[in-house]
Amino acid sequence: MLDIQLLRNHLAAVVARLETRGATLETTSFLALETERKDLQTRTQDLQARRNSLSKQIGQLKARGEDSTGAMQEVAGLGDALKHSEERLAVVLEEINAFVATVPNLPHESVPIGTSDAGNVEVKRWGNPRSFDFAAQDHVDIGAALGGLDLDVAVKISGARFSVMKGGVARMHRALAQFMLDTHTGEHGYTEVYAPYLVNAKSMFCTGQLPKFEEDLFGVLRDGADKLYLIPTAEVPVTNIVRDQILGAEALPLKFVCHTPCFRSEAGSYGRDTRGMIRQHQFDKVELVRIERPEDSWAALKELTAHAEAILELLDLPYRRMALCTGDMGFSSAKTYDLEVWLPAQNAYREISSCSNFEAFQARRMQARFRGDKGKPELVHTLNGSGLAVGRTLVAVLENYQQADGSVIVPQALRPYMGGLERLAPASESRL
RNA sequence: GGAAGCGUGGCCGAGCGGUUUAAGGCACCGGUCUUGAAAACCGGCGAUGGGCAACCAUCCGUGAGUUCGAAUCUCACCGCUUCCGCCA
Repeated sequence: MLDIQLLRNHLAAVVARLETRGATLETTSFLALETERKDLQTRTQDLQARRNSLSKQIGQLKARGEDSTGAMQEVAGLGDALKHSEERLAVVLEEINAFVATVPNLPHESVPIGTSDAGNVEVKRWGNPRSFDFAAQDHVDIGAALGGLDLDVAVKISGARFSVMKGGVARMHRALAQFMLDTHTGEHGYTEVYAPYLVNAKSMFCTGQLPKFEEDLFGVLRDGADKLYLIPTAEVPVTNIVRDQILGAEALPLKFVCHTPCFRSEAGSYGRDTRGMIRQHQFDKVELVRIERPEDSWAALKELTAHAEAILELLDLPYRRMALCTGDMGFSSAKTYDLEVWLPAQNAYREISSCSNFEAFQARRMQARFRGDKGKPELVHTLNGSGLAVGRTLVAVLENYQQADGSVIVPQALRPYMGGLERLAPASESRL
């Protein structure tokens, strides 16, 4: 959420900045609401002040045993006007809040201007895509040959966009998550977190998924209880850890890593990436979350992105880093780097991580603050990034490490997590 | 699932219809003292919003209600604790 003061005092500048990301603000209705709010607020407060002082007089008169009917009559006359004014003010404030809650974050000044992913800028490239002396297969065929990936049976069990893994492939999927967690906790200083996969609407609001993107979520209804939502990313429960808190300055930064399944309805992406495990309703992800002092958040974004890149480098997977343009960034983000891994079968780089600085946007929704040097509570900055999407990392390993005979070499870094296994081979699959 | 109790500022905790302008303590900040620190003493110290200065309003889990006036009384909901039952 943007600071309401920014909208009140610098509306034109905010509008211009948001236009770069394709967002249009309904300024006319906002300004009308603000005018009414200002008027109602002063009127309400004047009436309240009058009521309070009269009520105090009544108390004092009664304590002295004097007559208080005059004051009683005057305050009775206030009643209707005050009630009316308070109720209308509550409605207007609610409408203003609802409006502000739908306004996306301002892009940082360093974000390239653009209207779609075509405007994203490559800022780094690492590794050399391998050249194959045979026809490279995609992960669906590789996985099927290994007997380790069955998308048809997943359709039977759940429907499209789910997968069933078995044997060595399932084990590699698990190994990848363990490897990522160990690297981030052991090498990068993150604290491992286990968090709920079902969260309430408030949590979804605070990180920015609600109210605008309900259609992207899976909801769970229960008799007589509030609706819960399946998390689309661990960002939601982990960032909400600091909701409604005033942290000591010495507590910062907080660095969390959390491995969870993620659930996305993928509404609006019909027909995209229908083949294989690239776009699923359920996928695992290891997420990095950081709570920072405002002055440290930009350095933290660089560091967090490098931590995600370290996983790709340890797995020796070629990738590039993209600075997302204004038109391609998520609702809550001030700046985002996407990491894209090389997929031989697609002959393309595909997103495998997204690292963002939200500045105070989520913190303001959450009322997540710390007590800084000035002694006053200040909003923290929040960041997160995938470190990495586990399913897509598995896809990348299968495709980049495939051999002519249909086997897949296990990356060195993963072998300790797979009992020293060096290769996934079709013939050996049943014994795993 | 049953019973009882409890939700007050960063933390602990008093207050149970009108000198509450929310006591007191801890923590924190400033000062005195000290070579320095600690202790002691003195002073300051909640959040949000409106004017942006004085000041005013709102906030005691959330929401309704009673009242001239609610942290305080009523109702509903949420959460926590303890005991019993059930359970991985």
